[in-house]
Amino acid sequence: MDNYEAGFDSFLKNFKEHVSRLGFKNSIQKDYILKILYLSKEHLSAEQIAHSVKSDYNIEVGIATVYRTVKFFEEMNIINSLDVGDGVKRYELNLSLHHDHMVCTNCHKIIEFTDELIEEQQIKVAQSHNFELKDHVMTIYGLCEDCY
Amino acid sequence: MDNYEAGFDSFLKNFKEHVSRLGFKNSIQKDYILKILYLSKEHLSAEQIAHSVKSDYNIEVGIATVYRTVKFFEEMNIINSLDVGDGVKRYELNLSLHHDHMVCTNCHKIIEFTDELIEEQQIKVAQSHNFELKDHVMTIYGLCEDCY
DNA sequence: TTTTATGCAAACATTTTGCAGTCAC
DNA sequence: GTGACTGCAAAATGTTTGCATAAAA
Repeated sequence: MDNYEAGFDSFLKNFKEHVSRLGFKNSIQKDYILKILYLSKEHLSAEQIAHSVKSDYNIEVGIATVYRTVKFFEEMNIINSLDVGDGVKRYELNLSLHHDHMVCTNCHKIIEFTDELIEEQQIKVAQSHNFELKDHVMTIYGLCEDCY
Repeated sequence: MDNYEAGFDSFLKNFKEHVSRLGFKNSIQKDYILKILYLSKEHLSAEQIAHSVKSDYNIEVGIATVYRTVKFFEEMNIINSLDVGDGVKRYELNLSLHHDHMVCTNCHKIIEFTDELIEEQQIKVAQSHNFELKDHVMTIYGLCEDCY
């Protein structure tokens, strides 16, 4: 087991305690959905999550459970959902610092980036409109270098 | 007729000529869908567009036609679609300068804004990743001053 | 035991498509 | 007249819900 996977184990342990403390119940399904999201660090749709849990760990998870679980995780504030514009929601863990996305309109690759200046400026813009910023999404559409 | 509506007439005339030149055909439906989007300057769903065309001009437009027409307009590059996160796409004319949105997570109000610094910085970020920027969407979520 | 979670299937909402008829050019 | 457009209804897609069963605490 490498460090990264070890990192997941302690993350999972903490999270499960948190779930218990709030009076919810843990389950294998939650564990593996979380693990897929943690290890893939990708932006996965509900369908992709269900498929990965099955193919990587041979655990069947109903699609309804995936939807209920990602909704639960969103309420727990540990994942974000992302809409690339194709009508399918994708989910990712929000462990890391906030980041934004560039989506290639040709190959649909997703590139993550962070930019301090943009982050700061967003805060200023929100303030100037008396708007209490809670979250934001910024997506740049275009062609990646491979598709250029 | 006020200036703004007069502005629409010349815009519509130009657009219809453009459509003809490209070998597509004009129709009352296209005209009125465009008019609703132009005059409302709002972010309307397909359903809302169909409803407005009917209530404002007493013209029936099938929902399928609305979807086909907004797709056509998107390909003509005169409208943008916007996803507020509720699974319903909304559309707006992109005549004006690019602008971004703040969405109130409580009352769902949409506030438009522009920020030069953010616009410029996006271009720089794209360049630094060898990404050819074509468009972008930035949405800030939070509470507006009324809901604060 | 009690309560929450799961899986299935049915329901739902939005969007897309096939087709026959209509309209623009 | 030809080809694109429309409206309808059916289909497809993505997501949610009801209910009986299973599992967690």
